[in-house]
Amino acid sequence: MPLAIATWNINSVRLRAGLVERFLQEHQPDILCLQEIKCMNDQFPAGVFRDLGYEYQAVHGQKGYHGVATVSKRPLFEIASTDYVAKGDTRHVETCFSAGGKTLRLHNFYVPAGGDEPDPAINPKFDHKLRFIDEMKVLASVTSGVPSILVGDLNIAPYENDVWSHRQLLKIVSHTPVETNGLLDVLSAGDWRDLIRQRIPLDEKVYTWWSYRAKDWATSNRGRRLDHIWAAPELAGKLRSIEIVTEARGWERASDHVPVIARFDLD
DNA sequence: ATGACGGATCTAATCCGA
Repeated sequence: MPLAIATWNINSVRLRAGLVERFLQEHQPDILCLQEIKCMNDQFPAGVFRDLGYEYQAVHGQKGYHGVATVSKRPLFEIASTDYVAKGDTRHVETCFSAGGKTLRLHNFYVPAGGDEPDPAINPKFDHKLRFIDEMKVLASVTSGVPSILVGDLNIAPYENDVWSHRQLLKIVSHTPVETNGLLDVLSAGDWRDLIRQRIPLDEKVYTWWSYRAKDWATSNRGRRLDHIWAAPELAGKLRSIEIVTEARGWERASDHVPVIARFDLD
């Protein structure tokens, strides 16, 4: 059985525990990384995951906003939860686990959205986002011989075909050049591989998020690729498949993000 | 034509998301 790792911005894990259950039953990833759980640790529906076999859980929540959790069927050990930009937000959790006879590191990120105005001088949220990305540039895809995987809602669509209209979104937060260049710097500085783009060519549109505000998300199809799975080169070489679970956007009371799954030839 | 929505919160109006 290949190792399968999934990421999903769930936009309230309590409200959508039933959708997570459906996703896990249908797709059976070994590990699921959630963002925007929007609850405190003691409110996390741990039993729902435990009953499905995801007994290893690294949960970093806070009241009302943000929050990340990594749940796993195989033994998972928490290493750290780094407070990027020292804001006190819960936007990162780092774990490790064994696969293919090796230890692997797994970063689960929820990068700040950045507000509306793409100018750090007048918008503190955008400033926060840029500083957050800047601090991510020290993340190497291999540290002390341990290959890493980095997943999450990075809230940036780096390439032209990661958005429905490159031209119309150039001044919209998530696709401005300072953000897309910053994210690509994180990617290259750490020698990461963008696994979705390793499988889907740059001239093809790919989205993982569709706004709630469209009348019909599927018809208007104005999406963005905000959710990512990156890996060290040696893991990228073992990638078997990438799956974007687009149909989850059409589920009852869906999240505005859909799950992304990477499967590796490792066990 | 990027908000027309949706979630959380000291339940009513406000903040936040992207």
